[in-house]
Amino acid sequence: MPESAKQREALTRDAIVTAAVSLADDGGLSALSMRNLAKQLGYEVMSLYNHVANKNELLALMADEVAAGIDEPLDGAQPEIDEEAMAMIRSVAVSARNALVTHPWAAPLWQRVMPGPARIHFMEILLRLFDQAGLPSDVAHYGFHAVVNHVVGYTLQEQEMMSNFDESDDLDDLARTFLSGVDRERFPYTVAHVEQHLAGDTGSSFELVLDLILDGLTRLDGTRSRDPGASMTALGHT
Amino acid sequence: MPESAKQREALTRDAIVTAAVSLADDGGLSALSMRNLAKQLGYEVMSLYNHVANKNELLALMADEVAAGIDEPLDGAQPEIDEEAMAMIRSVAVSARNALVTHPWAAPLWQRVMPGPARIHFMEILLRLFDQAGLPSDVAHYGFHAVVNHVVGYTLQEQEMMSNFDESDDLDDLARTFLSGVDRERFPYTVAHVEQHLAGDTGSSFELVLDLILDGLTRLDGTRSRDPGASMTALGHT
DNA sequence: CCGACGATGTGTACAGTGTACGCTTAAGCC
DNA sequence: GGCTTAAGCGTACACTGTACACATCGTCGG
Repeated sequence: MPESAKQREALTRDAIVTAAVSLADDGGLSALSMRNLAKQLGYEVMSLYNHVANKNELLALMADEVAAGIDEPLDGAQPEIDEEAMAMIRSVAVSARNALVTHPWAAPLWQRVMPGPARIHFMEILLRLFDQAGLPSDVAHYGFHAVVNHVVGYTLQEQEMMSNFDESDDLDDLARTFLSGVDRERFPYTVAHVEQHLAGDTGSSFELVLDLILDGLTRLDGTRSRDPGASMTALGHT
Repeated sequence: MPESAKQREALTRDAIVTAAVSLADDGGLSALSMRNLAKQLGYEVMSLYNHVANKNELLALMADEVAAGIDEPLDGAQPEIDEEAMAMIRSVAVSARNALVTHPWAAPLWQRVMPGPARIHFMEILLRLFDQAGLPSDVAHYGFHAVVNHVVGYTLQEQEMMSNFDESDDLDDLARTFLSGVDRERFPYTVAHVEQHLAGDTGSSFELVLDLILDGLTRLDGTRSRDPGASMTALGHT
């Protein structure tokens, strides 16, 4: 076999991951099958398994590849005041969000596979910033969860809507399809809500809610609520 | 064939959905195949397709079944003050969270399938409450998103961790496995964070973050803000 | 030089998935 | 009886991940 004539690249772990990412970028995760991937690379299916244990490991590597694309806030910078730390947290969150938006298939993966080195690095940066922001450690702990959850969850909801729903690639068409099936008499608020989306005057609620969370966290610093069960006190009365 | 002798129930849409739910409750979504489901019901695979268009429709029906399990806050009750409305929002959110916890497979579905009648009903209730809480309409709009996203996203992250990760069914074992692969020198904060989880002193951060969000929303209402909280402008938010 | 060896590529095969298609059987109605 | 319509079912197809055996290679010790 004159395989030397073939101009295919060497089959390495990195080449496989890169091809898988680009294959998922257009076509979504469902377009990524091992056979498909092998064909794209010019090899046969089982050759992939010499460099990747199984598809799950490949998916984990892909997720970490996305995590590696998150920008860090000025590498060695030490925030001097708490507000600076919070601002850096914000920028990291926005950057992570951007990474997930660029690769719509990544958000589902993010919560399904074990974090790789790049994502652990990202966690470390965020956790350190929370510590440097001067928050009490328990607030920092679930503040981290709140921010990460918002970044992943918000993007997930947004993207899965667009990509996984039936045939339409357009979000507006989708919303209209949804509206046409809803009883406008019985569900006026729902109809109004979706129409607000269609009107487009609800831009990036992502950053608004992010600020809401961050703002709430800094506020909890001073007036820390103690009993987690009866947290209605956090709503302001009593 | 003496199929009359078989004591199987009539094959109806509801029976199929119910069986599918219980099949997914133990064993997870991966245990739900059409063949499996048919066997459970005592029928053959293709018979299911007389009552359900395809597996996707079945999944949508299952998701809506879960949505139907969300409690409403005292059916006809009209909140008289804004704080009451917020409290009702909170209770609906907690109830929705409980429904998702009871059926761990539901959270992933929730964002993947079109909302059915029960979930639309749930959306309507929540949106009406946001309106009754006296929030400005834009705040109500993304407040709704913030709450729903938190409920689904938080549960999703929690559940997918437990169910989809490798072999261990125990979350502690999982965390320990994770820790053993992390460089404690390079990632001290990450290690500390996970160990906080292992120590178990981070109980239900779900409700804490929920209150954080709800509290932030009421504070954003200009008419009732009593605090010149300048932290948001300090964060550089335009 | 030569045989052994380990890494890599590949062909075949298997169990599993969703579901299209056509046949059979039963129920209701004229 | 004859017809229509719905429901159950058997077979078949395309597709998935991957286990396993085998072929081909470059390298190294003798």
